[in-house]
Amino acid sequence: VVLSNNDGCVIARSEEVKKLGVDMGVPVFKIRRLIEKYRIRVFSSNYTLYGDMSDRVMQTLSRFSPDIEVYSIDEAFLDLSGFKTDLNEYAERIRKTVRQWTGIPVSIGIAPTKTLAKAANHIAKKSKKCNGVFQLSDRKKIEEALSKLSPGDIWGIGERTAAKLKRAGIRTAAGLKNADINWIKNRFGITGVRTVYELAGHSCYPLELNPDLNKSIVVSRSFGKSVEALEELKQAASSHTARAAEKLREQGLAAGRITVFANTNRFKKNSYSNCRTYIFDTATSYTPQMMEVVLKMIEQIYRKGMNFKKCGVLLTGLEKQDNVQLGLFGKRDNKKSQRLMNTVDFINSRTDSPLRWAGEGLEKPWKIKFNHRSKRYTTRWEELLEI
DNA sequence: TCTGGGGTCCTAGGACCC
DNA sequence: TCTGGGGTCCTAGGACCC
Repeated sequence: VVLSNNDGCVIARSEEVKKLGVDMGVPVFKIRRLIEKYRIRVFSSNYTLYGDMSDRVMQTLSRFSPDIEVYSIDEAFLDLSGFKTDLNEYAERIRKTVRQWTGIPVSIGIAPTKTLAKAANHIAKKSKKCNGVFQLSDRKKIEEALSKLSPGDIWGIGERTAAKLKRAGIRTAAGLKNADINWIKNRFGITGVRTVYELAGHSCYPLELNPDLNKSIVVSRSFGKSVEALEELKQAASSHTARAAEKLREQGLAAGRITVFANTNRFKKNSYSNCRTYIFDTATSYTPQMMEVVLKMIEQIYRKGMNFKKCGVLLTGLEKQDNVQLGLFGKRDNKKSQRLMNTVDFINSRTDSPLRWAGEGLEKPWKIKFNHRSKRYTTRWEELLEI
């Protein structure tokens, strides 16, 4: 199994572990006995490694179609419409190449819409005889495949919607596809209608070749050890602010609003959580300016004697730094602060990111826990694979 | 004792405009 | 006692995704 941040919950499982009845998302302390009994191997998350391997897979995929949308760290949509070749054969070639170049096994679903392609991939992944590739080519095949899937297997149908559908007597994905569209509109809104159209082969979600800019940026972490002192909570919030501002500048953005939030253990009785938002006169990406308001807000959120478990920072009202509307009364020398941030970011682009903000503190007793991390084989010289 | 993090879209309702 | 019609923008909360 692979664990979430702080070695908290199970977020990925091998087939063997699934068979032992380990559910997705269970806290690891609840399966300690199973882990010991069956000697389950446990790994912390290793996002550096996953991100790098993901890049390699995506680069490989992009050689097979000029139109590729990287949808998430482990999924991509490729536009194969207009390809004259046998698509099944082509997909098998893609699969083989990715495997050979990166060592990563992938499965591929082919269909006229994204939702159907995801369903096809679902089948390709589950069924042994598919060999990792499955195509939903014609109506008959689609109807047949969907009749074997439950609504909850479909992209866009979550737990709540699946339960509502069940209560209404819709038990298969085919049933969903054939449902009355007005009824769907009334009960599930426009998103429901889109899913049903997609299942019927009418594309509602085109390939996003030029992904939009982020609309929000969040940096939040649970603490490795609970935090009681205001000073430590301030340090954590400062750290998250610095990281959020960095992400902001990486994309050339500035934020109009900043929200900071903190909470105690939400699984305990009388848990406490609170947030504050500050609206900047002029959108900014200047770390010191953000930290200044975050620290004030943290003081308002803080309650003496409480054990804080998590805090975070949310940036919204994002716009391109170059397009920011300046205020009539702004005093800050924007050019100067931007130059300063550029310099800081440049120095920190080294892998050891040597510069830190004083407000982040040095000790960081609340720092995140990773007790079972595998090596960052592909991004750190010291952690290269040894043979 | 121990329970993750980062996103998007849609909708209703409030506040405002003429 | 009686109180219009048409519109926009913003936000919180719900639902979903990985």
